[in-house]
Amino acid sequence: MSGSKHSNKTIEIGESLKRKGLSVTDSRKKIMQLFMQQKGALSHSDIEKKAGTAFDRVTIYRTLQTFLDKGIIHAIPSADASVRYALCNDDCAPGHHEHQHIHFFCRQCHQTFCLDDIVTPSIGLPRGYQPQEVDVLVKGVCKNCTTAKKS
Amino acid sequence: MSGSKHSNKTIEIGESLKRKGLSVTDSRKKIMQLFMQQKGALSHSDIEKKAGTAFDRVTIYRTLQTFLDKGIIHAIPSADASVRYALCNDDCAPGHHEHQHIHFFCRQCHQTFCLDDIVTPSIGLPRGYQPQEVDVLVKGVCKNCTTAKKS
DNA sequence: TGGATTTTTGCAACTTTGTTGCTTTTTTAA
DNA sequence: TTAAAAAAGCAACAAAGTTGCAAAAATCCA
Repeated sequence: MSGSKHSNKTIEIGESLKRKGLSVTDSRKKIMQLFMQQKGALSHSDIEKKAGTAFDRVTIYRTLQTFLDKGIIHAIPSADASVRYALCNDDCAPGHHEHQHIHFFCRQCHQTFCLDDIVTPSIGLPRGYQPQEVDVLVKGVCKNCTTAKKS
Repeated sequence: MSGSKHSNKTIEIGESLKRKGLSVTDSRKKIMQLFMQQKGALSHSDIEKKAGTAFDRVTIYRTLQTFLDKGIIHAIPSADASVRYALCNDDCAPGHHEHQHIHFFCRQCHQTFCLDDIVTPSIGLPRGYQPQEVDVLVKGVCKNCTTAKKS
């Protein structure tokens, strides 16, 4: 075990924030870290719970908006009025997200995952409709929960 | 023009509510009518605006929930924290929706449409993931707005 | 048809979620 | 180190959604 376990990660995170043209602050580092150590997507209230009382609610809203604007995270549609966010692994530029992957919502653990390897299909539309972006949300049971059931 | 223009429709709506096992009330008739005369999907606040002060906000929430439960309407996912609803044209039973169509969100008029003829594609998932439902949301410019631009 | 029973509505109060303006604090860059 | 710029915190508010309960309406059946 190294004595500089966390400072290593912190430096990485700080660097990656700078590279995106953002100033490095405690809340941004913390929220970025939460996304990185999280397998699934996070909602605003997830972050609020995980971050404890460390930050003001408003700061979290503003940080999420900033991350969205800079192409660091993307919003995942849902039908239950709670928007979730996840890190962009693709090449997202400020103001323009470029995602081809699909999202999976697990009805058992209620987590949302980006399936980065599954490419969104092309959809044939009726005459007159001009597509710009395709979001696919699959609901079912995720890998973890399927495995857990068996054992 | 017939003198019984609306009573005709009202009877139809009442009948269809009864067929679903629901008692017929003013708010249910009105909200059902709004969905029927609407091309796109409706959010809670859309309904609130269209219905004016006729009904309590809570009644609208409860009516939407009832319609969802009975398979009369379905919820459409979105990434902007406002859930929209549309009539089910498919064979939806209480407690079980069966939709194969995709949804189209127009970035110009901000309406959401069900494209009933476009079937959701089958998605190949990684080993372990069990799909139960697929939602496809395409964003772009709809038929109406494309046409309107040209003229 | 009339009245008892069941269901739905309206109201009030409350929780959660999201927004805005302004002041103080922190970060950045010279 | 310090001035300028950016972000955080705070307060106050707006919007969205929920719950319990009493009044009103719809349904059912004699």
